[in-house]
Amino acid sequence: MANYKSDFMNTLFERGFIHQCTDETALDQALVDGTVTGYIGFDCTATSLHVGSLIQIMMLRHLQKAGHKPIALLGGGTTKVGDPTDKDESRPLLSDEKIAENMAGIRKVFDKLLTFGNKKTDALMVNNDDWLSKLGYVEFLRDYGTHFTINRMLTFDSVKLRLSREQPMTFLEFNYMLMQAFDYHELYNRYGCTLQMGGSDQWGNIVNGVELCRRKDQAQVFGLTTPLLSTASGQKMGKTVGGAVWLNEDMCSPYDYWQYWRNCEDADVGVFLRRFTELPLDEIKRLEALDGQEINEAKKVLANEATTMIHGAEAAAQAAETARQAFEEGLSAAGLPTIEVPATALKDGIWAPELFTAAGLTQSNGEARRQIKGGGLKINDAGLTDDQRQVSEADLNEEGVVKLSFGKKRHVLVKPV
RNA sequence: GGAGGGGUGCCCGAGUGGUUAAAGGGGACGGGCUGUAAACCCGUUGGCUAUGCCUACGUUGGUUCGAAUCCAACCCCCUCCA
Repeated sequence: MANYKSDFMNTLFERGFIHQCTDETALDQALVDGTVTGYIGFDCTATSLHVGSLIQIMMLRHLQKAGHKPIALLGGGTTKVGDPTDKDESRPLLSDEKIAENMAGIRKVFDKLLTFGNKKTDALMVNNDDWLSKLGYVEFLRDYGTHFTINRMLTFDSVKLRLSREQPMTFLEFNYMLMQAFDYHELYNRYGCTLQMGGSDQWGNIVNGVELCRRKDQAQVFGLTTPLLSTASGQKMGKTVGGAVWLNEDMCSPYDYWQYWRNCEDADVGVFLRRFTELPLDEIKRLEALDGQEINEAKKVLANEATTMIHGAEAAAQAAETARQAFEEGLSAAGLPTIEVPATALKDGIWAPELFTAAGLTQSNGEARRQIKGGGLKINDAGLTDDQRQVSEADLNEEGVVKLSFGKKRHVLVKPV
């Protein structure tokens, strides 16, 4: 079924972005006939998006590259309600200030990956709070509530799941799907938007919007979802030693970001290269065919490409070099995170667990002591066995720093000042 | 408003007066094996330089030498009835 007429659909197909689509033949034709405006919604629950959203952003990017118009919809309004999809419990409601702050942080990523402006295929960024907060309750119910039946709403997975687990779902959350449907209708009318994309968990919400546009506007609009992202061994994507893999630099350093991709599972390399880089498919096929230890080369390419896209070529090269020194030469590479301690304190000696905790490697002195027992901590690459160990000036290496390691992958340099 | 069930550590879930910082599982982290992979095996998983002290089983009080466990009030959730 790979014979699409449009570049966009072919790209999505070849790179593994398509899970479900409402009417792919008609959508394909629309993409051939002219410029299509498509959108994806993003919740504003944190000050940055993380790699879980990257697949969606990539789709907008491909859309733009194929000569169409992408809209990034920030859910300033819907975030006030909270998407109940896939969650066991309601999320605490965020304040308006917090949402505004989150939106400001999220914008940064889009600036890097899409071209904004006023030309035909320039990207737009909109906030659904602009129209959702203006809705009048009774009016909304009369104009839109009539198009949704409870019977049908109850059949959606997000609702069924909650009910079957006997978890409460508030009326507020129950309305989320109406609001998302309304977004689509609104974007259709404002910008002629005829395509909504999203993760597979958004299918129900997207279909609702498609339906609403059909009923309210007598328009055929489309929906397309991507497969759920998980690693080959079934883990949810987007976790690293430091926590979630954020896209904003201040929440996840380029080095950590690079490391995330470098550490992916063998079986995922091809999939990730296709989805998160823009390398030619031939090159990807060559890379993913590498065997055994050689696949590490492919992982490095993946890490370089992915990091370049978000943080720039220079930061990517630096991260690669830091990693090379740290792992392949075992040096205390200068690019590693560094903390400063007063030289006088170091002169007196600092209790090792305290130093590891101060460096942020361990959460508490107790954890540090446990890790020492388990052989997880190192000072200057030498295993630490004595939890009474004092770190002093004598531990400074040739570069005048002390290298602390937690496990094999997390290192921090301590520098006296 | 009435009747019944329930709120335990990151999550699920046992425990129903003392040996319970709380079984078991999941997750997470560390070690081993490797290739900075997966799978597998082992260990750790409240804080405190610590034979002890502090904090913790919805909240607040009470009974008791002693409570997550008993009592009272309150808060929240679920189911059924009105």
